[in-house]
Amino acid sequence: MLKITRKVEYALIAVRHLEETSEKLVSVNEISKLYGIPRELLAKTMQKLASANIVKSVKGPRGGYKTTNRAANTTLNDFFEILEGPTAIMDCYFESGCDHLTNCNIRTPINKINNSIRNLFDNLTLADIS
Amino acid sequence: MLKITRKVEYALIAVRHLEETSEKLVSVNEISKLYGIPRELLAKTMQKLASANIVKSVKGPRGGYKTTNRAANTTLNDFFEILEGPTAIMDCYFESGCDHLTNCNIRTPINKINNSIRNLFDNLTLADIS
DNA sequence: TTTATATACGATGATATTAGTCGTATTTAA
DNA sequence: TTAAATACGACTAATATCATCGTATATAAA
Repeated sequence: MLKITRKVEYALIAVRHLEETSEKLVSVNEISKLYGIPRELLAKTMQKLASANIVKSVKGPRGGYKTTNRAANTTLNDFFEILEGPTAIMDCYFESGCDHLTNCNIRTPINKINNSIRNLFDNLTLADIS
Repeated sequence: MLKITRKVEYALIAVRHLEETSEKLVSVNEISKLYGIPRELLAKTMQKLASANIVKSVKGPRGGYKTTNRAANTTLNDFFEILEGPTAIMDCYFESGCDHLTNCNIRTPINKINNSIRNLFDNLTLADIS
């Protein structure tokens, strides 16, 4: 419960590695070997980060990824959302149709918990947790 | 990602219902019908809350559950832990042996995120989110 | 110009977690 | 004595996550 996914884990590892190696391009292959991460999964993860401009990709031999200057200031909320979509402790927070309950008495609690988490992750950047 | 489980959802519903009905005993059967919750699953959930003294159980006909005076002051951390065990965004936070990575560069970030969430849920009681 | 290396992306299969059910025992009010 | 309720463990089903595969595209270097 309340776990992050491997995709997020791998993304964190990769971004931190890229931050450490600064301007140098690093390939998915290299990162996956170094940290023991499945290559294809990391590849797709990096592609999401690339399309969100957290990292920049360069194709071809000697290609790879490096972080953009947006990376460090990215909030955890944005980071999570890029990789996994909107974050909420329950799906009903975003979906309109609640098929399960005829009679819901936890809307307020759920909203309060969600807002607290959202507020927390909106105020934490990748730089903050490094 | 970062979802709560049905067990926690059902427990929240039940505890809130019991708080509303105050001192009266309410059976699992009644709650499960009222909110459309699987009876057996709710039953097991209530048993966990009972053994943690969040609710008090009374067996036999006309029996059921009511909240104890501890209920309202229970933190979300405790509530979650009673139902699902220790809460952390990654298993490695509790397990010693990290089989996956030969080379971990996210221990600090993971710890910071965990501590933030723990701090959040330690300072939110069931009463706070009502 | 060819080849090898790298990203890009969708489809599919495997695994793990969560959700739900079932059976049986025990308690107790009526 | 019976029926209604909790208690609890074992089992099955459903879902979500994790991982792999295949193919396309770009490009540096030989």
